[in-house]
Amino acid sequence: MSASLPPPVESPRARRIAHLDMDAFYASVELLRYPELRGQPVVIGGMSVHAPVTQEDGSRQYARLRDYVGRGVVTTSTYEARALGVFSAMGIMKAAKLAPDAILLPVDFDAYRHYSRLFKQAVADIAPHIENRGIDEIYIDLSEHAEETLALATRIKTAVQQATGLSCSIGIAPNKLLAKICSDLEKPNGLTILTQADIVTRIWPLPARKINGIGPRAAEKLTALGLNTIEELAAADAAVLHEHFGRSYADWLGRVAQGIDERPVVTYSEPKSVSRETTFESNLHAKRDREALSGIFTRLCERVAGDLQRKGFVGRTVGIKLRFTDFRIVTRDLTLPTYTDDAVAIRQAAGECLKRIPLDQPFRLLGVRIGTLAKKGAEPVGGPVVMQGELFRESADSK
DNA sequence: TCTGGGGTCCTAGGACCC
DNA sequence: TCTGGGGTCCTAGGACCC
Repeated sequence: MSASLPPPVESPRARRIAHLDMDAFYASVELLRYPELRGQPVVIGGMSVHAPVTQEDGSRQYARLRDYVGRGVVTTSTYEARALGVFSAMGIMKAAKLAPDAILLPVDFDAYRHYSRLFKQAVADIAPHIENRGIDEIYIDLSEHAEETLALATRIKTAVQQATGLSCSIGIAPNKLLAKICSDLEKPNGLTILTQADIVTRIWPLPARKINGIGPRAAEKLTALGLNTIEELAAADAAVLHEHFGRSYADWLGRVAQGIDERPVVTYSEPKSVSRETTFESNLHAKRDREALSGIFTRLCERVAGDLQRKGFVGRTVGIKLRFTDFRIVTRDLTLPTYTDDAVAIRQAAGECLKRIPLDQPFRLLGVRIGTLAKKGAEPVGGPVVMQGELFRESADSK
């Protein structure tokens, strides 16, 4: 039995949403800097990778994947490296087995942020209704533009190319869900326009995992239920989905399988939390490595405080995160009576959190986070304030 | 194959309040 | 007394995304 599509959702006015995704962004930025690497398998990532060394004759000496020792993952890779099976998030040691001769470059976030600003500005000059989705992708609401879709999208792609020297892929559809899926359909340098009528032919044959929000866990459960494609998900028994995924997520699965998504393009949102974390070169133990850990811990708190100050925010909920050698993650947090952006106060609170974790095993990662943020100088007042063991409310709303 | 770092959102239980 | 119904806040964990 095959799924059937409900009548097109009547909306006040059909929307026209674009998803723009830069092609192999970090790797492509590196190729601007090292053009002689074009056409070669190149991998960006690693924890302790050295930048290329320029020889006296002007040639450059690059690190190779096979020479890498230690922890670290592939952050991204060129399409030539992907052809060898090397993808984002893969351990470098594994990548080195697949492509030992591939060139390895360190990540340079400052450079990527620079090009990120350039491409976003180039788009904004044409279509300003933009939602940021990280450093290398955006949604654009084109609904208010009169220009015909293909011409407008082509103009945006050209502007990005001229501003950065980089290519991107654009998907345009009636909503964010479909635009995101379709920007990936013709990558790299793709331009895909999709209407409601194309859902059955172009979206339904795809694996359910292609839906933004269906991750490895949900995909695995779906596979176990015999649901592999989006079409199979659309045809699935609602009660079965209910049973395995809970009401809220099951309902969402049902809607996205039909291509339904009413989320707006959100042009601004306040940060909710700020965090810094680090994976150690080798595992550390609370007792044996007390000195080293204390220094790392304090520096993480200082960086969190610095980030807050730079952004002009203060926060109330300080948290820490540990990753043990078996990859088990433990978190603890503590909500303070007042907002802060002070490294010493954060370090103090984080220290209290750390005391609540049994530290009898070595661990590989330590992180510090602060949440419940507010703009500095505009902190909400009237929250509960703990004073001498008693609870007072500053806004006296006694009845 | 020993697997980064920075985020968001959701769930769920318990405390506490009215 | 053995039984309420909200509502919010705090904490811990987990899925997911780029």
